[in-house]
Amino acid sequence: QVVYNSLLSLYLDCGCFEDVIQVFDSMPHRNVVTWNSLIAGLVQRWRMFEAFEMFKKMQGEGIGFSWVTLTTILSVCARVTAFYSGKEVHVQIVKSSGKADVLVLNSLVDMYAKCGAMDYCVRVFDAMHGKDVTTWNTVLRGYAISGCMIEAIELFNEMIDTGYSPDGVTFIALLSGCSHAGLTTEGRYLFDKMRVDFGITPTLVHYACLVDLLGRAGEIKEALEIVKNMPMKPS
RNA sequence: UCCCGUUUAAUG
Repeated sequence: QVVYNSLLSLYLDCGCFEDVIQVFDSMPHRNVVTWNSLIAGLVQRWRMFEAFEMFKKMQGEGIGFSWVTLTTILSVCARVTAFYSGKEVHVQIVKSSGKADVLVLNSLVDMYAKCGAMDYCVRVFDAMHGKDVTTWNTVLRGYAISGCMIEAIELFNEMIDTGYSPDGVTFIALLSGCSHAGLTTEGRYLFDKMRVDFGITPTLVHYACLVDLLGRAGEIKEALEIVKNMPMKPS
């Protein structure tokens, strides 16, 4: 079984999806991992509707699901902002025995964030134990998407005070949020803080955020200077 | 350290 599942994921990585279906159909046994792999493959190719259909088919055939299944399906709900479907998955999590792992809860938090339901998002976040940096980043990004940069920065400070170390993704969320909210000074400040206080080397994406921030603020000359002086070639 | 899962710029 493991060998067949490995073969399937090999095909999934190779891109040829019709072959994937063929392998899937020809397998003697299909377990939860088999179905999870197929669904993840559909998501990678942005075939969200089919991914959801496969999940329903999986349930119809009595296969059941694992945390991995729900993590993937919640990411589908997040991408297509399917709030009500996402809430149904939330109910499934609550009804399930055993404690949900951090990845499925992160995915749940993200689903609510992407749907703009920050009240639900924060409720799950507050109740979570064993948060990791992704959990914080996800909620931060949610605030940024909703245009609530005061809350985002507040959460960032809380994150630091609680003893978590921000990473590169944390600052991508903050910088793009500042850019959209027109918080030019704050954005510039955070970019420097990232390097000086947290020792994070800016990547191309960070520079892109900074350039975007300055561009929107009308600081075209300064933005161009950044592009000329950054240590990698522009995209 | 042998199968599957979460957060990651802008534009359109």
